[in-house]
Amino acid sequence: MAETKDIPANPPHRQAHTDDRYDPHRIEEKWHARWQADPSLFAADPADSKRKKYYVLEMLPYPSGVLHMGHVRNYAIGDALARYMWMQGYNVLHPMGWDSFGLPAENAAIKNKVPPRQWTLQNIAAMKKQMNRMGFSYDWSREVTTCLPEYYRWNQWFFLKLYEKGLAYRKNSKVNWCPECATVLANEQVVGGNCWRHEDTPVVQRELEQWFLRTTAYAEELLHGLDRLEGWPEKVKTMQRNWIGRSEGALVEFKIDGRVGSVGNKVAVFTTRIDTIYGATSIQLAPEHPLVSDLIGNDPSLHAKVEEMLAEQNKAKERGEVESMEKHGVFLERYAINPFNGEKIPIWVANYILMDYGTGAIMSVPAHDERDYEFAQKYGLDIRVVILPRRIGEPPAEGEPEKPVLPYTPKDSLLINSGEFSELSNQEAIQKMTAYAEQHGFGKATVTYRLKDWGISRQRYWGTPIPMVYCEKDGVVPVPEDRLPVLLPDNVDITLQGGSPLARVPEFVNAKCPKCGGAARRETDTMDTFVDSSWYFYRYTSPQSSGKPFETANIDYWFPIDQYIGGVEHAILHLIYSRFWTKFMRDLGLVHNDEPATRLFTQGMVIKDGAKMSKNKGNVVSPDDMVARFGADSTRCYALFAAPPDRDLDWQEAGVEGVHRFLSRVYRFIVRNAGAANGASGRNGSGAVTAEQLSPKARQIQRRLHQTIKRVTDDFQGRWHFNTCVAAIMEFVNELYGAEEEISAGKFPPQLLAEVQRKVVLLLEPFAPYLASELWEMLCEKGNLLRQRWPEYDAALAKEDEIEYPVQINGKLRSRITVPVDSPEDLVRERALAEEKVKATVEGKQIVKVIVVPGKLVNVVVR
RNA sequence: GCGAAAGUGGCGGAAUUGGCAGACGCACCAGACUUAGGAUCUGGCGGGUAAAACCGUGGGGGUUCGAGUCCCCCCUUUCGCACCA
Repeated sequence: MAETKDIPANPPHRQAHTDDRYDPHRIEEKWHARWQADPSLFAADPADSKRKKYYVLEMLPYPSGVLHMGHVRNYAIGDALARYMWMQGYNVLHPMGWDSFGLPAENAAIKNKVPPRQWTLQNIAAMKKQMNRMGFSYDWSREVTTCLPEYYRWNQWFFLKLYEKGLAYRKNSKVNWCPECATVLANEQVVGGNCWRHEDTPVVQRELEQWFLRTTAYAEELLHGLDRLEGWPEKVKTMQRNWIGRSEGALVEFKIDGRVGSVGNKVAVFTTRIDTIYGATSIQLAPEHPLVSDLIGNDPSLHAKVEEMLAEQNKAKERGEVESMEKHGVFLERYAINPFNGEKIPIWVANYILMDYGTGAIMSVPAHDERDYEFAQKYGLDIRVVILPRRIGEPPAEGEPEKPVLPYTPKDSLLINSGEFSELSNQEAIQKMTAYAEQHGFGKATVTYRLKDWGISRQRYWGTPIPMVYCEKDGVVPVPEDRLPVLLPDNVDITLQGGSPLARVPEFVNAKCPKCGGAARRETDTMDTFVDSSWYFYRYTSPQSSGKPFETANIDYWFPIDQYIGGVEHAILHLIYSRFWTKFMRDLGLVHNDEPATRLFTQGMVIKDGAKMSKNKGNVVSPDDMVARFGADSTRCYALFAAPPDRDLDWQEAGVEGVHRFLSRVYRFIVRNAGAANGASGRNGSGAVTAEQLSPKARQIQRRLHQTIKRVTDDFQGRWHFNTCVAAIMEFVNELYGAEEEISAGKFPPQLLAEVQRKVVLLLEPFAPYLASELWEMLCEKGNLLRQRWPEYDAALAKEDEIEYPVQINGKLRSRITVPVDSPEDLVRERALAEEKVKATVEGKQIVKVIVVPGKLVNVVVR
C-alpha cells in the first residue's frame, strides 16, 4: 500500500475519458474522404519507373451487388501485402476490376425488368463503394470492367488471332442445357447433374454447333510449366495435372473379322498396358462409337439392346448416378483379330467405355484390369493371366500366394504366355511390343490427355459477341480487325426464351459479308465469361491503351504477377485458361513471360457455425453490418487475426469485438502519450539516449519493441501468418500498458516514447490503415504512410541481457535458472546442478549426463 | 475406391529447425474504479490435488536425454478426383 502514494490515485490509463474513446466512424470517415479526394495515394508509378516493382493481384469479383465476407478476407490479405510492399520501397501495382459479363445479370433482368447493363453498372458502383469504405488501397485509375466495349473488343481481337492461328474452330458438341432456364449452362453451373438455380431440374445434353479454343495444343506445356511454378500450392498443381491427365500408351488396331461396313474394317484401341495384350479376351466399344451401328447391321434385337443401354445411361446421367452404375454390356456377335497372336476375340458394347477418352474403344484384359475383371466375371468372358510377379517355377516370396490374386495389375512383374515377349519385364515389353506394332503397321506409341478443347460459345445475351459472320457464298468469315468491336446491342428482349437472344435482333443478325459484301448472318452466340478473366490482369498495366490490348513494354516491366490471391475454387478453370492465354499471347509476341503469376495463394473459406455462409443456411454476416458496428479496421483486422490465411476462418462476432478492444487500447495509449513524445525527435531511432541510460523498464520496452518488429516482419514475409503478426503487436501493446505508470510519471525519455509510438503505428498500417493514419497525424507526422519505410529491427537493441533456462530432470521440468545471455555451456551446467531443487531431486542418484542446449534448456539425465 | 490436408483447453488459434504445450484473442471467474457498467484497469483461467505428485496435443505402438513435431498401424473430419483403359 505504501508505494501507491507515488502513483496518482487515478492514473490516466485507469480512467475513462470521453475524449479518448476510439471512434472508428469518425476516424474512418475523415480518412475515407481524404483518400477519395487524392487517388494518387494508391497509384503505382508508371512502368518506366526505375524502382523495383511488385504486382499484387486479387481475383476480380463478379459484381453481384454485395461484398461478402469471403471477398473481404481475400482483399484484406491482398491489401495488407500491398501496403507492406509499398513500405518496403517497392513500386506496387494493386488494381481491381469487374468480371461483369454473365448469366446473373440476365436472370436479374428477367426477374426485375432491369437491363443487364444497368443492373451490372449499379452493382459495380455499390461494391466499389463498399470496397472503398473498407479502405482497400486500389489504384482505381486502372480499373477494368469486362462488359465495356473498350475491354471486350480485345476479346474479339484475340478471337480473330486465335482463328488465324487455327486455335479457334467450330464443331458440333454436346452442351449442358437447363430446360427451366431455357439456356445453356457452364459446367460449373451444373451441380450434381442439376441446374444451380433449379436444384430439382436435371441438366440435359444438347448437341449444338459451337466454337472451341484449342487448349489441347498447349497441353504438354501447361503440364510441364507447373513444375517451374514453385510459388503455387501443391494442391492446385496436382489438380491441374489431374485435369490435364497426360497418359502415355499405344494405339493398336484390331482387324474386324467378316463383312466390312462403311466406317472401316479396323477398330483402334488406346492402351497404357500393351504388355498385357496377349491377355485381351474381348474388345469393348463405347455405346456412341461410330462402329457400333455398322457392326449391328440389320439385327433388330441387338439394335434394341444398344438403344436401351444408351437410354439407361442418359437417365443415370440426369440423376448424377453415372459413377455408381452397374457395368452392363451387349455382345455384338462379331469378332476382332488380335494382331499379336491372330486370335479372334468377341466385340462388345459396354456402358463403362467413355467415347470422349482415347478412341472410345478398349481391349479388355480381365486378368489385369479391375474394370475388365468385373465385367468379364459378370458375363463369363475368358480371363487369361499373362503377367506374374516372378518366373514360372520360382517359389513365392514369404506371405505371397501361389497364384496372383486377380485382377493382378502391378507394372513391375514378368510376362508369360506372350509368345516371343514372354519372360520380359513389363517395362521392356511395353517398349518392344510398341516397336513391334509400329514395324508391322498396326500400332504406334501415343499420348492421350483428359484435357479437352474449351467450348466458349454461350447461347446467352450478356457476353462478348463472337466476331464471325456466315455468308452463303463465302462460308464462315471473320469480322475484319478494323471493324471491331462488334457491339453488343442494348434493349434486347431477353425474356424471350429458347435460343440465343441475339438471334432475335434483326439489326444485329443481318450483316454484310466482309468478303463479298452480300447478305450474311452474324454469329449470335457470345463468349464464355472465362474468356474475359483469362487476360484482364494484363489490361491493368495499360488501361487506356486503345490501339492494342496493352503495351508490351508495360507488360515487360510489371509481369509476371508477383502474388496472385484468390479462392481455390478457381484452381482449374480460370487458372488453366489464363495460363493458356498467356502462352498464346507469348507466341504472338505480345508478352515475353511464359506464365501469368509466379506465386499463387489460395485463402480459406469464411464459415460461420461450422458451415459456409449462405442465404439458405441464414448464417451470412454482412461486411456492412460489421463496419457499422465495429468499423472497417476492426473488421479487416479480425479477418486476418482469427486464423492463418490458408485455413478456413470461423467468423465469431465476439472475436471482432476483441480486435476492436485492441485497436481501442492502441488508440488510447497514443492519445494519452502523444503529447509527451511530440517535440522529441524519435524519428531517427532512439535519439541521444543510449540503452545504458534507460531505466530497466524502459530498456525492456525498447527491447520488446525490436523483438516485436522482428516477429511481425518474419511472420509477414516469411510465412504469411498475419494472425501471429497481429498477436505480436497485441503483446507489445499489453507490455506498454504495463509500463504506463512509469511513462506517465515521466520516467521514459521522450525520444524512446516517440520511437515506440511511431513504430507501432507503422507496424499497424497493413492491418488497420485508417487508425494508423489517424495516429500518424496525431504524432505530428506528415505524408502518405505508404511511402514511409517499414521499421527495421535492431538486433543489438533486441538482445536480452539474461536468459532463463528451464531445467529438466529426465525430461520433466523441475526448476529454472537465470544466467547472463551467451553464458558458456559449462557455466549453465554448473548453475543448473547447483540449483536447490535439482540437488534435492538428484540426491542419491547417478547423473548419467547433462544436456545443455544453448539458448533452450538443460536436461539432467539420472538413474 | 484413389489422392491431399487436417485433428491441440469451453471456443478461434500459438508453439518456424525435435527442446518450458496452450502465445494472442474470445468466453468465464475474482478484484479495482464507480451513482451505474454490456465502459475501463488489474489478476486468474487444460485436467487433477488442500498443496504436491501425477495426467494431458484423435487412438495404439516405436525412435530419442527429450515428441504436438520424426517412424509404423488405426480412427475421424474436410477438400479434390472418381469407370481416364
